[in-house]
Amino acid sequence: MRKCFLNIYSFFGQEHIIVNYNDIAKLAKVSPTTVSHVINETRFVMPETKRRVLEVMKKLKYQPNLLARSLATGKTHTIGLVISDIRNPFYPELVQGVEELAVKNDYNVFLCNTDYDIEKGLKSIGALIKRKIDGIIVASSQVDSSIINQLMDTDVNFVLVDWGKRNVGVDSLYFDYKVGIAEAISHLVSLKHRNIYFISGPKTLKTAKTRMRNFIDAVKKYRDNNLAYKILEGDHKIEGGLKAAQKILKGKVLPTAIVCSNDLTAIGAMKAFKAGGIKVPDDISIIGLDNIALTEIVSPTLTTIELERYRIGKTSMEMLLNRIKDKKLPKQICIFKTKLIVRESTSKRRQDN
Amino acid sequence: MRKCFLNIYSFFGQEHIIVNYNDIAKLAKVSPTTVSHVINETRFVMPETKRRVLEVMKKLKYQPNLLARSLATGKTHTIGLVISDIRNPFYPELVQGVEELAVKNDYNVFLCNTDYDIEKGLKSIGALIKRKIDGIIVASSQVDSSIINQLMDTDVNFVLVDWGKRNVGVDSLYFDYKVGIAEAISHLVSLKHRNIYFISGPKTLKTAKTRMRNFIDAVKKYRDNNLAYKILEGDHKIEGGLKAAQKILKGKVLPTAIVCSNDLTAIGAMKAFKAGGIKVPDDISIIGLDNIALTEIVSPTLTTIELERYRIGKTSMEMLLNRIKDKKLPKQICIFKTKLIVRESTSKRRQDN
DNA sequence: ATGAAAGCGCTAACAT
DNA sequence: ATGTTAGCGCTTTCAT
Repeated sequence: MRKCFLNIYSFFGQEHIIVNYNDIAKLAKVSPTTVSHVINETRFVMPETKRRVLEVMKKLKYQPNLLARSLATGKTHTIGLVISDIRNPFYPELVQGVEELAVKNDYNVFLCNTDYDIEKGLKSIGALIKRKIDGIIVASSQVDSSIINQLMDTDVNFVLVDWGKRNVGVDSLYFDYKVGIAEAISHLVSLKHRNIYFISGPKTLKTAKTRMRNFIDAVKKYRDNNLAYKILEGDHKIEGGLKAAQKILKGKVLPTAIVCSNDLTAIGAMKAFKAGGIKVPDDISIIGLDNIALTEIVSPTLTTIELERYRIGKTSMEMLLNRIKDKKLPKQICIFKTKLIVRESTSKRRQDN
Repeated sequence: MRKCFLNIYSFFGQEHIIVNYNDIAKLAKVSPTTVSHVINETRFVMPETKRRVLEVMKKLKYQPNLLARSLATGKTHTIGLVISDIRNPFYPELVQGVEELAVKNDYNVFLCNTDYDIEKGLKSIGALIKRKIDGIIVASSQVDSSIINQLMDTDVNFVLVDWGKRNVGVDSLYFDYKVGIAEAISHLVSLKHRNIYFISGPKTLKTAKTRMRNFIDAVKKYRDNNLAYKILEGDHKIEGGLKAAQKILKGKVLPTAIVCSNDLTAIGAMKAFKAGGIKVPDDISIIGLDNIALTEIVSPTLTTIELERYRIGKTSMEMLLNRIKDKKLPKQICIFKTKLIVRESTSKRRQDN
């Protein structure tokens, strides 16, 4: 099946023919070894020889076969990025952060969408490993122990992003929701709010649990101030926020402020309140979490807690590169502070409220 | 550097060692060929032999090396997806469509973000080709002839998505904006609008040009009805819509309706009008294009022209798979009709307007 | 300063 | 029904 006889090549310049080291070597009257060294600049080659080789390469429009190189070197310059759902506004910026730095370092990125399905995630990671990727970034919120096990089992390099648990045994990055949420509560308290609800995310999501726990912790600090709170369940989608807000509307006493586990939830809630004739922020203040682009578009614009998604993506790639460079490096943890961004959806509690 | 001596393996079961056909073959007392045939089910193997091989594979936790397989077979089961900007709401659904079908067919996807930079696009495509991907889907709106040339030069399989021009020589998919835009104009005309502006996208974008041309064509059909129109320039971002609308606000006569080259532009325009005390749709009707998720969230919800992005992604993968299966297949073109989705941002022209 | 040759892990044509 | 062997295109050790 090998196709290229040089004479044929020059004959049918149009035909598409795969050129390899041997072809170059013959035409340049050197050995394949020298071709390799010219390409990789991995040992001295006489300028004149080098010139000849480069010339032939250009003439034949030589394209190195990275598969072969990878097979020989054991490095693919390829990484895998596992996420749950590219349609979730959480991901695009993270993906961009990863891809950008990857390309800068001549890596290519396999993107795997798990679609919130652990089985699919396991399968994808399996495929990546068989493709001998140099490392994997798992930013799928659904990471569960079966995935960690799979990663540990093979000794592939990997980095975990915003995984619910904190595990010192692996390279990982996470958002410190605590700071941002504490700021949010403090902000609301300073605006005289004393009855604050929280609309949570789906129970199955580790990060959602973390967010909720941090809310509760933050609120409890103000016990002396008579701060009351209540938790409702959402689903991290608009729908869930809407429904939760409708439930709230049916209650006898309305809270004066609501913190939501993510922005979509908050936006859903705002929608419900608008429909119910409750004004945001006049009647009720709302705070989201994520700072997705939407928050600046809705009206009123949404006060929210910022997550630096681009940065966490970029940094996760950085960590992975370090890990690839040196397997023995001590495991690292990188924490990203979150911070409150005040916009229009929060204001001072009305006197009569 | 080869690492696995079976005795050592069994000794240090913990160590991470790469198992290959030879290891399996020895332990199972067969030839590597048979191992290959067991794995690929590519010729008959005695049930008993097969059992032994499979058993050993399981014991050694064998993972096939797809790089080696690819090098031997000339197929990688890998494709490249080139887009401009994953943060652009146009892309996530398309990516999902591609990835989903790819994974179903045991392909993995290299994602390349060109960041609207032709150089970066060329570099990415070059890398993909060197990685011997089986095909490329180019859905980067910035496709220009240098990219086409690069693709044609190597005889890589590729598919073009929503490329501005229509080229019969290559597999391609595009949206037929004409239908949707015609529906939009017809909708506005039936609502008695007779002065319609268009806020376009950036001049450099081929698809933006197409959208504009289609607008003009549609409007011209109503010349008899005294339909006036005007074109303003935007940038396909919120900012551009906002600025264009501000410019409109300064004009003596306001249009009664505006069609925008994309949804973000429309949302920017709505923002500007809201700020300027002009009510949508009471004072002015607005129509977007893309039908991104946002259109249902803003208020008023945005009348827009739907593009089936998930479907075009999925279909492009389908076309690529067909092309990979059969290089000789006649080139295909697939057109996706667009259609108007009426929401709250359009209404009947006020009498006094 | 350059070459020969073995090897990366797999496949597949050609035996037997 | 299974094995032998020669690649795939590249790297790298060891010679010279």
